[in-house]
Amino acid sequence: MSMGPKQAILAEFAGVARALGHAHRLELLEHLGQGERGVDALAARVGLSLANASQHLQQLRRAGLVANRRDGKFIYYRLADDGVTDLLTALRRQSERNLAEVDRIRRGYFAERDSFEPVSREDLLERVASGLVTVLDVRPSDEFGQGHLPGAINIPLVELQNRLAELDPDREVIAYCRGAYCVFAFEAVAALRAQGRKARRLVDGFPEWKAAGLPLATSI
Amino acid sequence: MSMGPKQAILAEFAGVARALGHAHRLELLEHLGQGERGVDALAARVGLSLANASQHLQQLRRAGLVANRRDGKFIYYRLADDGVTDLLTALRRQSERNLAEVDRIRRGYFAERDSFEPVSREDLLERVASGLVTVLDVRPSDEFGQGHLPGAINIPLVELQNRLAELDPDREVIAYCRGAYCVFAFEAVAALRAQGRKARRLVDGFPEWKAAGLPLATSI
DNA sequence: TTTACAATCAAGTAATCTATTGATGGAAGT
DNA sequence: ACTTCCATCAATAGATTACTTGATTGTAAA
Repeated sequence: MSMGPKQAILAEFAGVARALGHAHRLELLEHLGQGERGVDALAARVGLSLANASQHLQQLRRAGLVANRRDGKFIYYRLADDGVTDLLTALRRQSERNLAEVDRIRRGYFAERDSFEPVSREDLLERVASGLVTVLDVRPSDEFGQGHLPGAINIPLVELQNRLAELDPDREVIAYCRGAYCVFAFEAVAALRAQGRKARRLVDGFPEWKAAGLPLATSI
Repeated sequence: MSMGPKQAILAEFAGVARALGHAHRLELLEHLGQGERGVDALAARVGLSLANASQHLQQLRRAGLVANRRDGKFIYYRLADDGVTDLLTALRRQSERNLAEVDRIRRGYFAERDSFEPVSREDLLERVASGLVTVLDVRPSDEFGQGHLPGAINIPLVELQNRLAELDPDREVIAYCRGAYCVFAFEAVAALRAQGRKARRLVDGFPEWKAAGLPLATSI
């Protein structure tokens, strides 16, 4: 079948879209949005066999969505650029708009944990500037170390109960984690409210913040 | 395999991405970006059998990307909302960034036809306001009738040679058509330059203009 | 060189997707 | 009621994709 120029270009676009067309690959991309990762670590986090994860990652690489480098025995993958996060955000926006299914799932699992409105990135910047809030990163420490919001303190969710003393009880907490559907931030807000603290959730997570070109901090 | 909430949501997103993962469906969406169309008309334009086009359209509908309505014997499809165009634009951006292949194809077919920079939407608005340019829509008349840029005149590409008299020779022409990869605008600019006219091309096309929320005109 | 380990490759099976064909449903006109 | 036409549905064969298993490559350390 001979294709015209437009068909050939559209076929390329379709290839990129198909690379996004699998839940495992989207989850891999979400993790890569936090920073560079080895294949083994990714496979473990997403719950895939090593070979399977490797093949999914190569599919993403062929589509130009991720890049990799070798360091000794290990091969580290990363997002090709911030535009990938933008594309993922656009996909999420459109999907949410039209799929009642997404809403149903969200309500089922997240209802009652989110009675207050999430905080936008702009709101967060304002509140930080006015010094009224504590920004709390509840991701695992290694992800925090690779990059986080400026001024954020890191208490991984599992340690939150034991480290409440580190949070000033008079300041509202704004929690964030990996992205709009990362459960950690929901759980953290619920836990803090159960302690009588004021707590809200950033509307999305670290990758979106980074892609928006807002300032970052690292601690490695 | 039992899935957590995040996996279920990601599976929905992946479904939307997969709906974009076929060149024929992307081409259908491009045509729908011009306005409402019947199944038969779409099938003819994209070069698909009726049954095949119908099934692709239903896949797009299941993904929430298009909607349809019945009018007598005919069923008309349309984009679900302007967000779809935004998602397509995001897909195009990311794909272009990373796929050298796209560039290679573009150069092969479009080189030498595009020696001057295309005009951005903002530039076009400024130039129209200053009254210095003629905006030329080279799409077929029915597409023009369903919506076009304000002040644009419509001369379908095939009629351009015979209707040159309608264009003021002292004003620069800015041509546009269906989108960034629609050949009509390239061809029109080439034809006009061959006549010694000043002509440039809008950077993308009608759907992107509409999705950007810029003013529109209709003539039906 | 040998060993160990990270990651990829290769092959096979099961599942899914595409396009064609012919049949069915739904609406308008005769 | 009958016919016509638009569109969808149903069934099929062929192609593509996903995941597993076991072998292979590349690098570092013993």
